[in-house]
Amino acid sequence: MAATMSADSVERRSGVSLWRQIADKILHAIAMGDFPESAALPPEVALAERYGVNRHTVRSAISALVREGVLKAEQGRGTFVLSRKRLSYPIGARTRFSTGLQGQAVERHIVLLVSAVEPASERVAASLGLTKGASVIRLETRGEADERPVSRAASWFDAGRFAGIDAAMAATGSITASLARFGIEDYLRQSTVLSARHADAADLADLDLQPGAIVLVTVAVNITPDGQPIQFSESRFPAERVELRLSAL
Amino acid sequence: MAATMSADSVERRSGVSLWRQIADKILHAIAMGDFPESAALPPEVALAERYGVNRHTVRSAISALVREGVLKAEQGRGTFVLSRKRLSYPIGARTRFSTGLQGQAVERHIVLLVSAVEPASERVAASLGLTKGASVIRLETRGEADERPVSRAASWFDAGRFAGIDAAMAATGSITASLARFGIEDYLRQSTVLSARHADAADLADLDLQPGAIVLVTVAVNITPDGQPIQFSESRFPAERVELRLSAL
DNA sequence: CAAATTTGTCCATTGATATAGACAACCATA
DNA sequence: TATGGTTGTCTATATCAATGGACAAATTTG
Repeated sequence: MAATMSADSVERRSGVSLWRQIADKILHAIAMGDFPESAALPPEVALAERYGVNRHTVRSAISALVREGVLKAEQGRGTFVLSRKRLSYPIGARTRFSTGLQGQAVERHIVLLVSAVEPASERVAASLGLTKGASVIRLETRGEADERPVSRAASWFDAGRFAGIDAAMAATGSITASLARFGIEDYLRQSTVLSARHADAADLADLDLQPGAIVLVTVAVNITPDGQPIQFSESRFPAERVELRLSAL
Repeated sequence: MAATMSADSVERRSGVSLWRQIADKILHAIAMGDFPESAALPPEVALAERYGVNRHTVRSAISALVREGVLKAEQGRGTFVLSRKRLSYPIGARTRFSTGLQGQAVERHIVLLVSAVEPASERVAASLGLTKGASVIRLETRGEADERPVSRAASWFDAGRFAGIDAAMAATGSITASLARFGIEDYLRQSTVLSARHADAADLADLDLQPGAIVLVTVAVNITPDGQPIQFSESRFPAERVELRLSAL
């Protein structure tokens, strides 16, 4: 269907430069398996013909992907695919980080980047069943798989009920384990809202992206089995490295 | 949280032009409710300052959104928000088009654009439990809400079992109703895989988008309650007009 | 070694993007 | 009606994006 859907055409005067569009298409083709793993890409002239642009434009796209660590160019030999296909990140009633990526990545972990206590915004308060301005703990984390960032999340917890969860998170490296210390044996995904946008400056730094990249954004609430909201979170995923698989519970 | 997350900065030499980035930000701000519904946007000079660019650059972004029908500019008065917030499209075990948008849009329907009988690709065959090359029916549809396209989907069905479903679809304007004619009283969403990318030429035409827009892409399989796969589909949603809400699965 | 293939670099030209400033046109209101 | 605020238009300039062509440098193949 990749064949039936994606016309190998390109939009001019679109506000998105041709080299960025072609970089997108190459990434997509790699993810779809059109360009065999760790083999050579078609030569630049062939790609230029395929996409209907000048060879120099293809070179701009390739050099962006080389900077990004996806491709490696060798003079006289060709250009080679380094990175693997997109990770498929599962989302469902029991969404957790590490369990979902089993078998897709050798190494995976969460890093706690920032923790802070702050007054709840209206949105956070409403989701957690608190009053606006109530004290909440914000944890900012980055998920990594095989040394590459695959998610960046901010999570909010009731500071009264979960005082010290930042330390627990730092110690365990796991939200699930941290919640267990507060007697939360199980929790469920109540709601998830999903959108996509261009990466902003923060995304570029947090997820090690090239400008112009696209991020998937999820806003979610986790609850205990008896319905108490315990966690509100906003996560960002680089669309070029991650797809979301909506799993049945 | 919109406040804590999105730095109002902008990326230069990114492959995405500044006016396109700012158009994205304005759309996002409208969706987040930062700019009150059907009220005036901040004046151009204020927006230029806010995003750190020239007034003319803001004007380019605004004129793109005016062409798109999101904004209306009136000389001497201001620039006004026309379109409502993003639709929230539900996805879950019982994903259907019309039921999910109740209350959000006054008018909603599906239009059948193309129907064809063709040999199954490997991907379609695997999903439907057929052999590659088996005869399948492809239906291409557009979902519309309040006169605006909100989805574009291609669906494949076993041509043997569902011969004539194209006519049923044309007559009823509903996948659910069409399947009912073949004795399918109920069906479930087995799997959904979600990704995002820049709109290509086909997306621009199908969904009435401006170049540079982002589309959410879902690939899904529907099954009968007893586990038979009946429908394979790929859908595209304009990220600026639609968000996906993952309902209880 | 010679030829073919492929990536790397340079020059020149064109059009799109972004900035800067000035002023006209239009609207609301004091 | 006069003033201030806002969008619309124009000119000019600098930089980025894209094309076209030519050739160098490195590798593989015959």
